[in-house]
Amino acid sequence: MARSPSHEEMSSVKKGPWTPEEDRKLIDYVQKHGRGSWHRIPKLAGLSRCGKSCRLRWTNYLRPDIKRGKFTEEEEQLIVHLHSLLGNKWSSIATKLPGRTDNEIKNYWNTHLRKKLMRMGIDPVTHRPTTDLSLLTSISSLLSAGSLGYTTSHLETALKLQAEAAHLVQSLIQALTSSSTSNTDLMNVFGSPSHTNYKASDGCLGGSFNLQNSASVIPYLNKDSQPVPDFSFCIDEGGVTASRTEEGQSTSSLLPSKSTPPFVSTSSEADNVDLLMSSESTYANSLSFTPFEGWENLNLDSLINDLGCKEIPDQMPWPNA
DNA sequence: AAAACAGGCAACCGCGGGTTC
DNA sequence: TGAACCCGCGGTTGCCTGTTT
Repeated sequence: MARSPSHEEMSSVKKGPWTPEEDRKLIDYVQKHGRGSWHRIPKLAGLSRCGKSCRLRWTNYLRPDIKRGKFTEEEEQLIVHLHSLLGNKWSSIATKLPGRTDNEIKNYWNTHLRKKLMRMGIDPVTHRPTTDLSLLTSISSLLSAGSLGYTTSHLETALKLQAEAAHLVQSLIQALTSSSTSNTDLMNVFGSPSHTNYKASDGCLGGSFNLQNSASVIPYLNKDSQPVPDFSFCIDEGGVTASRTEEGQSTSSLLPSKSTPPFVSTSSEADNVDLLMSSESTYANSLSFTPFEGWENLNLDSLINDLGCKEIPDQMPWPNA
């Protein structure tokens, strides 16, 4: 039940920044007597503060186990992930970051992480892409066509369909990221350090895109995000070009662009953070986003084969997750 | 050099839930 | 039973500092 501050509280309490002397008094008192009742601490400790202010000062600043300094990558990942599940439950989030206070996490979210997500085209409230997904509805036919196992005579069609898909993924990724965004950032946003969550089963699409490359060339990358020589998709004003280069000679096919990819979330709300953080359900594998789900049927390796490659590098295809 | 602006963060405020009397 | 008390949470404010004009 809400309670208005008493007249005494209103008239005598000091507000504003704490002085070192006040800090010392509060620390001395708590160290000698423990926390006890915050309501009584100001009087007993000789402070002209309300109990609430003392509690806040202690829990957010003076507590001995407070961790100072910049948030680590791991902490950032965890905050984003937990926020996607819990929303603005800062105290709950703080319980999973030892030494960090809810206030600190809240401030960090509001000043850094929220803006970072927005720059990447992610709605910081819903953790969904802000891209107009209504445009992304007619890809299923594209995908199914891409998974039918085209014969050589169907190469051009398959090439068009799948490179078109690549184009659309590229567009999507560009919507999700700024030019300064790294693969890691994207993975963080999607909640998992594992690229298996958004790779195509044959290893070409998904987390392997070089997101730091804001140009419209999509390299063909292996699971270690290393570009595989000779293969790329190039997006320019004229459309999509799938290319293979061998011994200085380039084989290319110019493709039109028109379709749309699916961008699927299988998000499910977690009941509580402990379940999510349990060993049986680590935050890595409790990932709620599988944004490239549905792309798994794409078989760009066979496409590359069709372009004339006889030897796919050892790293490919990726092992199944 | 100084004013204006922007970002970061500590602290405050109002509210709601739980407990006590 | 309900008023008073206490605590904690999330949202907001305002100060401080660094940067830009």
